[in-house]
Amino acid sequence: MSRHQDRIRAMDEPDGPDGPGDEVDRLVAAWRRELPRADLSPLEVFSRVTRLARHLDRARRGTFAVHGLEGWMFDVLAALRRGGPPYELSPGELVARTLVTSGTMTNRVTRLAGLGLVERHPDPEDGRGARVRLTGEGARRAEAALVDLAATEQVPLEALEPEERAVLASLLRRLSAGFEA
Amino acid sequence: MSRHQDRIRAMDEPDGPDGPGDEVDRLVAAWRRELPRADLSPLEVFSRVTRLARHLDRARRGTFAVHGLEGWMFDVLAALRRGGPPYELSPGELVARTLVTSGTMTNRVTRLAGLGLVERHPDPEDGRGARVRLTGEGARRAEAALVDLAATEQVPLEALEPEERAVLASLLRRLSAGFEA
DNA sequence: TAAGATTGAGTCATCAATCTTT
DNA sequence: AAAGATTGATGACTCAATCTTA
Repeated sequence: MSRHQDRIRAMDEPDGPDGPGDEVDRLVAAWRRELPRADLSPLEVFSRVTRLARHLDRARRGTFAVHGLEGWMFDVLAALRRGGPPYELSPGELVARTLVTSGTMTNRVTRLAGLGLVERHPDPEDGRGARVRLTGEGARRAEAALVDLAATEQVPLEALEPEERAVLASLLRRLSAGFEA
Repeated sequence: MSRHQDRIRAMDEPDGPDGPGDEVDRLVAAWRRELPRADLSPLEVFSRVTRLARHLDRARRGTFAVHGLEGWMFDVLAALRRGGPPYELSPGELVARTLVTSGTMTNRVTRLAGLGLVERHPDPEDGRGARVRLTGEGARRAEAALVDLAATEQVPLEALEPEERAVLASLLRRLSAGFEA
């Protein structure tokens, strides 16, 4: 067992300095008991990222529902809205911003168009392409949902001091760089 | 716009001290241009968590495939394996460890049983309950996949110093506490 | 009545193949 | 050929309703 692994968290303390252990502490402790030879330090970070993302998804569901949206709708509408006027992107650009496949985006746009939140137009400059444009209603909902989301997520964030939030954001940015490169 | 929001990241620097901006930097900058009155600091943290989780999912897919597994299979098999002998849990306990619904777990267990990786037995002590037990093959695959996963994820983690990893794990633990409580 | 688990309907995702235009 | 978008087949998830035993 490596030195820095011990630094991550001393496993013989029942409760660390951060309070009672979370589910990942229990998960890592269990694996360490079963497979003592493996270096499990990545789990301390990455399992927490995955689990936290799951929790965030659940929490966001309620926020979006207030505005008549689901998560996948918000992803698309928000990308169009924050792009600014004329609130219009190609399906390919939307794919790049949302980490889904092109087939998924085609379906999303079709369903959003059926709801009157976007319009699909042919690209006048390229016969192969399409343009997806936000409607007024789509723009209103995207804005309202974003403002609500940011306000709602302040609450869990208050567990950290402002300086700690900055450190966390910075560390996450550097980790993400390895994947987005 | 609050003071600490500026501390999170000065948006007038094209590149921060952490290197070139990531997709979340661009996302937040765009929203800040469109809706200057909103406090968007939660996005700096939570959008990165969500996006990083997506990247991790993709990366893990390849690792699991080497061992003939998919992510959802690993979640179940790993929970059973790390529990130790007799490598057996109820569907309800599996649900609590994997953040999915009970209906999802029923399906997962059925499919894993069809593959010979788990066995489903009635609970001898409670006629309503069931017990899900890992087979030898299920245990072997779960172990091998975990060891491979931990080794593979060392690579992206090397973007951070050991002390930074500990700080990151600690901050994430405190954030998670707000959701798991 | 409640707890534990299962079922079925409906939704949304991915993947590979295809169509059209460049 | 290659780029952009769409289609259809398949897979997995959620939700609400249901079944069985406590």
